[in-house]
Amino acid sequence: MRYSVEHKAAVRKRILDTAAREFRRKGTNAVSVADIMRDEGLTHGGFYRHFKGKEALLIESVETALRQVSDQLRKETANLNRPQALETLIGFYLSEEHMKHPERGCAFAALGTELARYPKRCRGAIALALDRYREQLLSLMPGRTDSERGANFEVLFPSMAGCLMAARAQVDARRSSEILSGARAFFIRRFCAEPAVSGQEEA
Amino acid sequence: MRYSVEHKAAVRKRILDTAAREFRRKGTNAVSVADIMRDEGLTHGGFYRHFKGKEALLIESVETALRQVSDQLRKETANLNRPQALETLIGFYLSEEHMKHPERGCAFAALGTELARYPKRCRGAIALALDRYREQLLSLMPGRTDSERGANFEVLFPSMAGCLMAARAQVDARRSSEILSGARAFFIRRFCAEPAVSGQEEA
DNA sequence: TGTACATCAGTGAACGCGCGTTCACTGATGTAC
DNA sequence: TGTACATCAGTGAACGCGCGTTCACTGATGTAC
Repeated sequence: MRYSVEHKAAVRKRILDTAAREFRRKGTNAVSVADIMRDEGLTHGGFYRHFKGKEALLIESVETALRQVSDQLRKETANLNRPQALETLIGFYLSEEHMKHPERGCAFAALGTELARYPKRCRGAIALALDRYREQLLSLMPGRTDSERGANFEVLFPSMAGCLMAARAQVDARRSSEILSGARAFFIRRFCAEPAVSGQEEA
Repeated sequence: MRYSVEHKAAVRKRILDTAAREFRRKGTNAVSVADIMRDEGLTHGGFYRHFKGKEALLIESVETALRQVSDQLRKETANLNRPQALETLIGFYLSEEHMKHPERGCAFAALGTELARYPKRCRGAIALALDRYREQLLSLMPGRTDSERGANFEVLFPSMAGCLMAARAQVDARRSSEILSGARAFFIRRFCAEPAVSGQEEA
């Protein structure tokens, strides 16, 4: 072999990291296989030694991106107790930083509407990756059972993703910030102060 | 003139309606100018007698789509009192029907992540269209002042759009329905039962 | 009223371009002997 | 130890394709006289 096994694995990882970043930054259509390889100082032909095609790369990129973000969110909240952790998580997800840097952020908030339109064979893998994402963050959700925490996740995360998307769609920076801070206040109040899914706190 | 002024206006409107529908269905990249014209029984060349280019069409399509949806939502809630109207609106927005038919639904929920990446010259016009959308639906929002109602809109709508996007990304129909019904219950409880933005109900 | 002309929505070939993918090839290194 | 060969990551020309846009042209109808 010309290159060692470790070399190949390392190149593959770099391609994946670049793809995960660029897809989130520019969308999956605006980034070509050649663009990604050029970013690594390689040419497009070699790409097919690492991935079956662009579609396979996209699926792995989404998996990679979601893993990176759930790892980061877990790390940021690792030493905090439950309510603090959730408040911190919401603060991070709905931060100016996250709004300005989709390339390092949640893949669902960056690519959601186009992922929803991919053919079923892709969406299956993507849905699994989203399930793992939820699994990783489940312990940070409010609720007494996994089922309650799961239900909370599935309202909170899509909702926050929608608000982030709205903030990013704005042209006026002040409007973007208002959307973010309004959403932060809302979700912190609704998910940190009291259980969100079950209904018994309404007298 | 070969064709009457009314003819031209009618063709333009049909192009716009088709574009608004197909963009929402397939995304803006997956629909070509030729596709849209073919749908009208026309050829691609004539397109440029009606629009400056695809980008201009996209902007007008988003405006058209948002207007159609706000008109429909206003119509559906026209004869209802405030809390009923809001509950109905949330029920419509987070319905199975809306999930299954992005082509007739909210353009922000269908195209949000790609709209957020368009060049600024587009996003300006799109942001204005989103402002008009909000304006049209403001009276249905909870709150005592327009500012409160506006703040509620800017949490509620992006959040619902995110949940719709999540439901559409799922492959399993039951999971999609659960996401929708969970979101419906949450938003109805949080926005219909009590003021959502101001904080004084927390004793 | 009839005739000549202007208008312009719509046609379809052509443009340059970038895409995803394929493939014959290169050449450094591991392996077999 | 040296030599011949196999491996395969990476190269870059080439493929077919579809895109947005341009443009010379058509031809039905409105307008001027």
